[in-house]
Amino acid sequence: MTLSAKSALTMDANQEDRAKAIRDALRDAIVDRRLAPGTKLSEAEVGTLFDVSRTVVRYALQMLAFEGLVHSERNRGAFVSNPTPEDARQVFASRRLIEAGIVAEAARRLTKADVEAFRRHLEEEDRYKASRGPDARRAEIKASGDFHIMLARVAGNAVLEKFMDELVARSSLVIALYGRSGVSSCGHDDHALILEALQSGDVERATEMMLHHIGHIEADLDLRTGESLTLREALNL
Amino acid sequence: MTLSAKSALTMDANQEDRAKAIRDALRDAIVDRRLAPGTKLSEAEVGTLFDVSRTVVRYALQMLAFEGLVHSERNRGAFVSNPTPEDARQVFASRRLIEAGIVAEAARRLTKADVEAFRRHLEEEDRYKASRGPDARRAEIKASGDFHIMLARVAGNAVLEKFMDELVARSSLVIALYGRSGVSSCGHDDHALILEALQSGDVERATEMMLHHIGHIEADLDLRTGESLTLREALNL
DNA sequence: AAATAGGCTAGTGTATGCAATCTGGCTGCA
DNA sequence: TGCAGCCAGATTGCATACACTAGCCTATTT
Repeated sequence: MTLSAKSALTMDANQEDRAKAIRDALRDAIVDRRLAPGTKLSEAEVGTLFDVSRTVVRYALQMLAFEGLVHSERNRGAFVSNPTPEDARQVFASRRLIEAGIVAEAARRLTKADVEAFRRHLEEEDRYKASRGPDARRAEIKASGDFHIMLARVAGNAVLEKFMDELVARSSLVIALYGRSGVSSCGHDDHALILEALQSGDVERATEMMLHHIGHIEADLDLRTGESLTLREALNL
Repeated sequence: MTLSAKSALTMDANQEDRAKAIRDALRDAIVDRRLAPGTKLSEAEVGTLFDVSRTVVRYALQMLAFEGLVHSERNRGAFVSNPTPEDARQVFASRRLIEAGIVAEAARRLTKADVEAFRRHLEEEDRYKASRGPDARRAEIKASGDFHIMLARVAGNAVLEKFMDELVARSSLVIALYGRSGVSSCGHDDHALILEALQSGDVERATEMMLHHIGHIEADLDLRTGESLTLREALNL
């Protein structure tokens, strides 16, 4: 995949803080899998595409490096992260822990308005799932992650919300690398089941559903550790 | 507290990546409470102190902003964060969740070498606790946080370790702002009790101890939400 | 022919200059 | 006296210029 693949992206109108705009555009491209793991993000090239100087690009890349979406090597440049299977396991282990806590708190705080928002979101997810074509796939991936981020927001803890932003984005990278069946694994209508349990106030069941759901996603990954593992690390990360 | 208070800091020898060295120096100063919440971190001033250009300083400040230790306002500059009581609660709620998971995993992985390292660390903590003077207080604060970071490292999950780095640092800020009795709250020898439970392989008890410990720290805070709350927010954050 | 040394080029790291923005005080007017 | 508007100094945001490093290509030597 070449870098120009993201030229389709329009920078958000928000004229102020262009670094953030570029970061968001790049993150979307990475999460949407328009930028493959390992792709080099040249400062000059990105700068040209967005019509800003390297200074601003470097800021954006540093932010992405913090989120773990980009790997930065001194004097060599920045690359879309290429997580190892071990990284993948750690990301999902973290999600099990944190999302269990989020579900518990979200169950306590869930309002009718939240439920309504979730319903609309699930409908949107279903629409994308029913559609064909790469654009629908990308939208489905994004919407699927957004469900988890919405849940984090409902839980009302900004710290955990930030952590989840990072974990969801990194999960998408991991799935891009190691996923077998693509995104449809996030199907099973797990999200609907979680919402249902949350609505009924059954925290225990909601938690269990969430852990199952994460298990489903992880089960779809092919994380066998062949000798290609170290090779992959050596080559790119 | 004036910014020059950190001039006592020596930048780490590591010539490469000076931005990281500056970040670490500033973080230590913030966590040690040599830099009070709200202190302005002027790019030019920091640059002069460390003998680098503003470019490098900006990178360091951006990193600290990501960790939540610094609050950056467009066209106004960077300030040491001034967490609200609500921020404080969220930090501790996150710690309860994440450290419970860390304890469980650490219990499974704890080696004899780890235990030995913990013992040495506890002795060090005790030495600082017994000593007088502001330097010993600072060392005690840092060592107290390091215990939790060591634990995260033993758990072997790099993601959670990074989260804990951030949470421990932010906790120190919170304690600086809202702590009643200073650091000694982290006394109670809670750490020793946690280690003991871990050694005996009693995960449940270790988890309980950890939650109690975090409860102790949080109980020492004065988080009453007077009208000063919004005032504080308005003034500084 | 293979291996190594040396320079060449592309690209990153850092410093600096300029424009834009904010702060604080001053002046003029009501 | 109080307030609004404006000007000056200071500080940040961004772009550009220069310095340095890594990786590649070539040429020379064994």
